Amino acid sequence: MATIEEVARAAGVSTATVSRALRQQPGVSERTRQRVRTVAEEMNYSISRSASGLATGRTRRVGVLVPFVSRWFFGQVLAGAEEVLRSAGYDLMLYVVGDEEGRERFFRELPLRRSVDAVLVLTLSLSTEESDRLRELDVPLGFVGGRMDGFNSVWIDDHGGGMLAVRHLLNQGHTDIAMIHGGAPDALNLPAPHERCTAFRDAMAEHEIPVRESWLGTGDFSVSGGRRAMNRILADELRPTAVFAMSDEMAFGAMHALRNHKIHVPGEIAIVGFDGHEMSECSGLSTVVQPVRQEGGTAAKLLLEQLEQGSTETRDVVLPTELVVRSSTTGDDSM
Amino acid sequence: MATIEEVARAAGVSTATVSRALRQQPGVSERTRQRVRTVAEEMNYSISRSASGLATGRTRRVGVLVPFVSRWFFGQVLAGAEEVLRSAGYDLMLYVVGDEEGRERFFRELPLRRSVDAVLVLTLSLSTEESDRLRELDVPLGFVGGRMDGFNSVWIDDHGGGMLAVRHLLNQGHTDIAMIHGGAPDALNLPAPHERCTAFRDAMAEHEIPVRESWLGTGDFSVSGGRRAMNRILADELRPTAVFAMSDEMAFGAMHALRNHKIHVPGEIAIVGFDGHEMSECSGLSTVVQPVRQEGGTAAKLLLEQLEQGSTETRDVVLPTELVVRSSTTGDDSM
DNA sequence: ATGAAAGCGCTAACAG
DNA sequence: CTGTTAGCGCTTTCAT
Repeated sequence: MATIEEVARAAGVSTATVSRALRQQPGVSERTRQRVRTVAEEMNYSISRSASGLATGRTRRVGVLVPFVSRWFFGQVLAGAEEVLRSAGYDLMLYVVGDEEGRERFFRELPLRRSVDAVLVLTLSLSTEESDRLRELDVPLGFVGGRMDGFNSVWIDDHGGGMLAVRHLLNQGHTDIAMIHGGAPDALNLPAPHERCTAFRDAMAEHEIPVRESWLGTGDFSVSGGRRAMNRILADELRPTAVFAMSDEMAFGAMHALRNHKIHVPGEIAIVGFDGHEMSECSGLSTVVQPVRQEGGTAAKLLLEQLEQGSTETRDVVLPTELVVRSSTTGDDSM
Repeated sequence: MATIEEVARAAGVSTATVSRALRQQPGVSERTRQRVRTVAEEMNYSISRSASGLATGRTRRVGVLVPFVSRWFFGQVLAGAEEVLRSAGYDLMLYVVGDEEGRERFFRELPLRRSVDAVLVLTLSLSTEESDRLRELDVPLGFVGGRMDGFNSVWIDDHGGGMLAVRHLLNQGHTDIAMIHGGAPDALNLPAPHERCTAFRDAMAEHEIPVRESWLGTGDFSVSGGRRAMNRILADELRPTAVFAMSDEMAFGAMHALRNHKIHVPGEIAIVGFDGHEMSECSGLSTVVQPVRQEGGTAAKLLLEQLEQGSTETRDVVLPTELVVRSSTTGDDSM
């Protein structure tokens, strides 16, 4: 593999000139630049990022932290971020820290130390120690899924989105509304889901409708969890007429449970989800759509801007949500 | 950020000793090793991978190529690979090359050249030029989704799996069987899907049942594509009594189409998918399960083995599939 | 506009 | 067992 020195020799110039020419830096005549480029191309030269990184201190890589890659939501956010980073010429180092062990190890060893120019944290709730540890890295930081001091933050109005969903049910005349939430707030949980819960209670309070505790279920943000939660709710002596699921995947699970019980949606029970999962459309699920890919992309952009400007100033962006009404709450299409 | 030299000075030894001590190399007394470790820890030292990489030529990083991250299947395979790589102490550089533009750019610039120790290609069908380009990298190569010369390859018996599915339908007495395939073979398509098609024809031939061309639909491997394909098939003058979808996601789409048409599954039309998608269980979809995460994990392992041994010998592994029968073909659970 | 030379932080002989 | 030293391939003054 050709080195810069070989290219320099072949082109009859110094390594400094090659370096300048290839990086579009000023101070090289157009003729020389062309020649260097041609020679480099012919020799199939490619820069050693290690050497370049060592010399400059910049790596042109950004580290991306995600709890999972195997769930729809995270895959989408990651895809959005990846696209932006890639087209800016940055490489992406992926760290999946969903399990406690991997997470602990990651923050202990911090394998990305000195090997990324910036870090992007995707919908992963960090403890104070963890976020401090990242701040110590002294590189631009980005965060998706909430507000975070010292991080360029991108999030959606979860409370507003939740209100949208619940008010929609209320407007349909429902008063007996169940809720399927993600689960007990733990290290993985973000403010976001919690906001959606609060929205539920607030919207209910707005209409002075009491919340029935046995209609609140934990769905673990998974399809099967949603199904279990729905079954548990159905086991109550009273049956709700509507359900607000805090993620579409849980809503899908709930819908399956209802189908098993031969309960008609929306006739007997209406259901609304949250996310805008690709399958919500053909499932006929009403849902609060959030711009998932854009959340990742925007965070990446903020990071890049900070990187270019070398500033320490972080920015916050709130992205919009939108209620999409389908047959699971109105029944007026043919589903 | 502390350098090795500062650590050396603080510990009262040479940089060489620090280097040896920290990398568990022989030739350092236990006392010294301990002291160095303590000092390094106190100073919050962490190695510069750039410097280390430059000196050794090894990066402890592996590049992973995927067409998408935002689809279930790819997310799973990636997750499997990531886990293995991480626990072996390798960092993962992610390259998403699903779109033609990004792909073209990737293979032209080969950003991972000189910055990874190995490359893993996940279910991405490579042209001859593309795979040659990777071979030129002269690092261990891995491939998931088919056999590939010069690559450690991991795949499943797609033909056998397809036979499993179709024979299952035939054994239920079906003769009027439709098929929803991924689409025209293009750059993204792998041998795998094609094998499943062949299996369909072979199984039908086995029973001397002619294939009705208007019952073959293109579903683009997506949920909505599966729905469209099913609708097109239903537009035929004759209606099949069973459908073989080459992915679960397309099967989901097809099931939704059937529901819209008020066609009972499996009573009027039975359906079997392929993959073992997490949602197949609660959808009651019969499917050919493949060990998705394991495919990624196994490929990563093969790669690591080759890396450790420094050998040039690649290995092939075929992973098993299994037919899981649910209500979409038998109707004997309560779905 | 171009080149010479001094690092960047680490590892790997080679000595001792 | 430990230290000295010469790079690894690039970038960046500082000269010319």
